[in-house]
Amino acid sequence: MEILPKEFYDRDTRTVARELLGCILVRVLDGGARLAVRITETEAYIGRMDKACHAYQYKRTPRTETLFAAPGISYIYLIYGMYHCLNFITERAGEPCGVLIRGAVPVQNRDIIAENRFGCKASELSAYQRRHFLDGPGKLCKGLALTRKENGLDLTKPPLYVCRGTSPRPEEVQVGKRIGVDYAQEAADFPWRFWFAAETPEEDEDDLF
DNA sequence: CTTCAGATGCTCT
DNA sequence: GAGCATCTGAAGA
Repeated sequence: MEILPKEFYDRDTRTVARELLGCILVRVLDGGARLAVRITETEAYIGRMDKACHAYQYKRTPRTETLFAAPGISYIYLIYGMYHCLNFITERAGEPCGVLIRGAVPVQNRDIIAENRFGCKASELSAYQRRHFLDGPGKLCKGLALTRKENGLDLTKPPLYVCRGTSPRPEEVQVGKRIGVDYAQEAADFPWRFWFAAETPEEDEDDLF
């Protein structure tokens, strides 16, 4: 399946965020196992004008340095002392922009993802756990074993890459305010969150990624 | 279903 | 020292 090229990310961040819906995020573990999820929820962050962005007005600190990197790089940071958030860098190098990956559903190696996330096999999950498998940025990183060690990776090759997937139909896509940025004044109301409803499959899909 | 408190450590002032 | 792009379990309705 086609890996999204660098050029995919070198566009308006909101466009990238919307088009990432349905795409397949692949995480290759050190042991070689390939975990794959379908992206269902994203948010855009645009530093030059967005008070919710870590690099608002091009603010450069050790943490935000990755946001200034080339499009198609991972940006992963620690939040609330115990969770991680995964972003993809967008727009040309020097523009501190990215897309936060807020949610996904597992499509491959569900047992390993379930082990990372809940400490048990996928078949042992409750209906509630299955419904909330990876529906949050911290949950996604936990399930895919992503930490700051994976910050700054090239998203066009292993161990972390993204493939074109089946996009939701336009009428399935929901748009709204971003989550958890109430402090950001006018930017708190920017409709830069995109998502669609996707059922968690009962079984792994075919090994195409 | 809902609200709510607590966890926990890094980042920047 | 304050705040944070979050999550969980417990308790209530």
